[in-house]
Amino acid sequence: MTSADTPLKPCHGPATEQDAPRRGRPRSEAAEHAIFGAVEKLMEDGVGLAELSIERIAAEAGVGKATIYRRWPNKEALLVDVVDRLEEPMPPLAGPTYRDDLISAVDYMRRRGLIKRSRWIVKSALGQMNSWPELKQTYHERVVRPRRELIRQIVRRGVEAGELRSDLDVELLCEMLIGPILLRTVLWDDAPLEDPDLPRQMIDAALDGLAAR
Amino acid sequence: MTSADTPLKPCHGPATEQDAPRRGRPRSEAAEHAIFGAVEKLMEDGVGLAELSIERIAAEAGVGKATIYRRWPNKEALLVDVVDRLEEPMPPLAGPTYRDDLISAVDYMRRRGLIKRSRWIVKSALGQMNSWPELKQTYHERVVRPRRELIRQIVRRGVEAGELRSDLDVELLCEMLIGPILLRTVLWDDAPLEDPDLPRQMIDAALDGLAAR
DNA sequence: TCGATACGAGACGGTTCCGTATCGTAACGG
DNA sequence: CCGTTACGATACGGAACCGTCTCGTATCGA
Repeated sequence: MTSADTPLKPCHGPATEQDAPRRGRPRSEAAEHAIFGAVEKLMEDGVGLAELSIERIAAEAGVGKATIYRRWPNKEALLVDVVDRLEEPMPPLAGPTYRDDLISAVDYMRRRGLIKRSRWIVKSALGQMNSWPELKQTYHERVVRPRRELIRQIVRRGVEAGELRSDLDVELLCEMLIGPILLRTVLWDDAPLEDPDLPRQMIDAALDGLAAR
Repeated sequence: MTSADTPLKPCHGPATEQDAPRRGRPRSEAAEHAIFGAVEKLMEDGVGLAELSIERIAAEAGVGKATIYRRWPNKEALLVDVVDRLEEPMPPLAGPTYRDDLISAVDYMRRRGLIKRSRWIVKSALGQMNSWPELKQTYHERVVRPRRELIRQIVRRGVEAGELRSDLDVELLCEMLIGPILLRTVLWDDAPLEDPDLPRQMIDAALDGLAAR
């Protein structure tokens, strides 16, 4: 027993500076930046989740493996933190009408879809959903659920205001409104997302219907 | 050089019986069934693509590794064949109107989405798209492209008949029509697909619009 | 019957990665 | 100055898997 005497804290997550002030050399914040940066660079280079090993991350970051293991117990925990870190909060919805809110919410998803890191996480998370429950849960809680909740809230506002059809299930309404943009984001990597007017087109088309008058 | 004398055919794909009739013991068709069956069972058990090793497939199939390597040069080729094999042809479209065709096409996707193997492939393929070009290409050619083409064809028919809006991009029309069903299939694993009336609801909602009158 | 090939099983060397431990050095508190 | 902790680097044992090869056996054509 060599390491049982040195009570390494099980320190989940990157260095949280609270706690009792450490005595020796403090954790290097630069190392942490380098680690996160390395993961993001590898993701942007199209490295698959399977090829994303701790050793490769350490090499890319110019960091010793121990520096990673000092912060996270394993690859899984690191990636959960990466997912957690990359998601920015939803934009505030201040539109005068529910339609403006819908458009800005869809535009938020469009802009997220333009970020390669973001797409990488979606796709990788999907493939690991069944065999990696913790990533699934983190992804759902941090990404999927807030978006669904936001849309649901806007839709409910529209229904209550009598401007959205009340004969349709709210869930169905939500899916009809955000399905197309997510389709472009996740499934069709060649589909264009650059047009800033795309969300307006989509929402108006969904609201007005696709049938000719 | 021991194996250079025995000219093993590079035999890509599972045993194609054409060719010159082999001389020795023929390939066991049962072994092939067992191999495909094992892959499909593992997929249904939620085993991730990364955990899907040749050794595990062989063990699950009750088959020697050599029996697999005799048919495919590596795991990649095997999985490409699995993807190729699992996709059934699109249903014939004989509906009297473009709306019927739309509904039946969407219903086809709904029924595919109920099959766990099918969902597994979608999700796994998505995560490997960047780092595994051959799987990406096979998946696109065998799954994505036919479906897009089918929808595009129906939509074009509707536009030409003057029943679908002609002021919208055809691509956008397609995405609006199939986005919701794909969203349920790929992203929300808890979303219900069982209702056989779902495609009709979706298509009619998309055609009529979501705005209250 | 005999040569050829396939079969299941598994040994084999090689590779990659895991997570730990150990260097010598560097940065903090007392 | 000294004890403590982190740093980058790297060695280590163990595990999993790759793709090849070799068993003894089974099944075909000639």
